[in-house]
Amino acid sequence: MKKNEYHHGNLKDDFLKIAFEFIKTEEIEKLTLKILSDKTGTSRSAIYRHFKNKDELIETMIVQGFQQFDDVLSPILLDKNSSLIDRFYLGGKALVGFAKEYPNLYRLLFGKKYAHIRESVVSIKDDDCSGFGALKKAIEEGQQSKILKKGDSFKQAIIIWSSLHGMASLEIDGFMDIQNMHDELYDDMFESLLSGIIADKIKIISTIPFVKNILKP
Amino acid sequence: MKKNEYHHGNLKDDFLKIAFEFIKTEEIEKLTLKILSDKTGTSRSAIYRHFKNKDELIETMIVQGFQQFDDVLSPILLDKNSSLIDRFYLGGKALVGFAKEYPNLYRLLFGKKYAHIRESVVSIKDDDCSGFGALKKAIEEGQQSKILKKGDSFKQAIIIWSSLHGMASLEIDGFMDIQNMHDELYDDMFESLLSGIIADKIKIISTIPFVKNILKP
DNA sequence: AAATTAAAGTGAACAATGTTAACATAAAAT
DNA sequence: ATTTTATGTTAACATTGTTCACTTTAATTT
Repeated sequence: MKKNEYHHGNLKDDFLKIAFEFIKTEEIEKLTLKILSDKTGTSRSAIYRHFKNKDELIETMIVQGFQQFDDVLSPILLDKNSSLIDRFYLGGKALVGFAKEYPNLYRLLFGKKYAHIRESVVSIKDDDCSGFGALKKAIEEGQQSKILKKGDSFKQAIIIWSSLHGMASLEIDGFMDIQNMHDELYDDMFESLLSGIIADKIKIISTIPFVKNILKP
Repeated sequence: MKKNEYHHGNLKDDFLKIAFEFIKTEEIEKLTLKILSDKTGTSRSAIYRHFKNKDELIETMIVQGFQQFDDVLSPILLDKNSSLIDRFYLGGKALVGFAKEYPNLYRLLFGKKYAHIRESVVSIKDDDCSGFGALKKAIEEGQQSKILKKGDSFKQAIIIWSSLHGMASLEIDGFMDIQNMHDELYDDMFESLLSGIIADKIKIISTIPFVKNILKP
């Protein structure tokens, strides 16, 4: 579908593809419009026919990025074939895993730099299919089936979310070198989080060895 | 000591003061060298007589910023007149409080953007008087006095730290609006963290009502 | 005290960045 | 076939960090 002529064909998509490709290895701060024009073989101002400005490009990336993120997280947290505890365990691991695999995208989505754009595009409070909404739903499900302690599911979701976000940030922002002990750390944190939210005297149903192992009297 | 003439007197300090003043209200990304020269009434290149480049200015800010941070955190965590549990409670609150009071400084210290500079200046692994080091020391003290479970104090410190960092980040990076319920959230998170680390069958000694209230059978 | 050297500040210039405006060309609509 | 619209180009602008040759003041040496 490529044309080596004046008109490019599908420049807008190409810009986005290249931008996402770029942040697989480089920080979003280093993404410049010139990089996009060079890689598409267009002029530096061609992009302005497709995006109002750089912020609008970023906005599109944020929207698509959250789709990717939610597509990873929600199915795990809402998987009806998996026990609730396993879903928590795997969901949390998926969140941190996503951050580690796509650190620059993760920062784009959850960092401060483009928060003003994210806010105009993403609404967390809606219990839609977002990753956070899925976590909250899973918690509510756990409360109804009496696996989890009663309580404000929003608050509980925040506490879990912030622990996961903190661990993810610590790993990808490089404040401390904990890459090599990631799995242990995650397991320990999961155990700690679980002990704070699980109802007493409940048998844990799990197919995951570590999860089975914890909290057995 | 001010001279309204060619030589300024103490430009270097003034640059730093103005920069710290600036990030009280504005993000570090918005700090430009022109702002500094304008506010000191000097030329745009004057700063290069005092700092090799902008990065070196940032480096100095990071060093001084960590001093401020550690000066807040370490005394609380190592206060011999306070019970261990209270020190954890107040220390964690101080960390999140610091982030909320100086969000731009907090991000400068712990964010990714200037991680390459931080790494060349701050070493976390040394158990010196750093905030993280103080937390680890406090944990070790708790293990020796059998208030806390035995375990890898570094790992335990990381888990606590990442929860606190996550909550702080969530608040200041604006991913979700939790400002109004901050105190509740912190208390809940503290309870959860404590339950994961405290030794069983230990009486809690505390002068803080909330702390006394939790974990009493 | 005078002369020299070092320190501190200036103004002009550079390249890179995001952005805009006037113009050019191809595709679509009439 | 002609006009309109979409898409791309080139040139220019202000802002940014930075460097360089120069000037002015302070410190040091003679």
